[in-house]
Amino acid sequence: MQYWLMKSEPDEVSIAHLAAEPDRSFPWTGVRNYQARNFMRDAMHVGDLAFFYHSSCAEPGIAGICEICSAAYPDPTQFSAVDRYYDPKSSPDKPRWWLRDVRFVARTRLLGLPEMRACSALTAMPVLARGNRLSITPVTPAEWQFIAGGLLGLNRFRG
DNA sequence: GCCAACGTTGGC
DNA sequence: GCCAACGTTGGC
Repeated sequence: MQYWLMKSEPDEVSIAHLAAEPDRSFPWTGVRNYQARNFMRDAMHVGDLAFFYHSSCAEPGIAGICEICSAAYPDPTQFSAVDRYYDPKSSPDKPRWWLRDVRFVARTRLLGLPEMRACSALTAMPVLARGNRLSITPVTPAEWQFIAGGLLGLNRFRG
């Protein structure tokens, strides 16, 4: 069991989309960064929890929680020539890009970047590092508890 | 829309 | 295997 932070542009997939279909599995398509791929392919487990982070939007920050709900499998968008995430160097017998499905767990209040930056307990989080672009990053148990149980006040994550 | 930071590509 | 050029990310 590990914790994660996963960035999504809410114009494409937001926590509201997940909340609208709480029983649906959403494939986390479009990751084209090897480090983020390796996290999904090799390090995640079914049942892991992730902060759902809204990026490239008016108010970037944590907007909810989702759960990893599938094993790793090849991202189908890499094989489709008409898809924006098409990768001509990939092939079905040797896929480059792997993903997981996630499903809705909870919406939270928007925990914005400035508030996160103000917390000394969170200074090591990659999402707060200058110039960080990695869309999937690990979250330590202490960070998870501080945010989920503390800042967001979710009882089930109180320590 | 700007632009700094970063990852990837490809020529050599 | 170096590294300049390029494309992308993402906060502001």
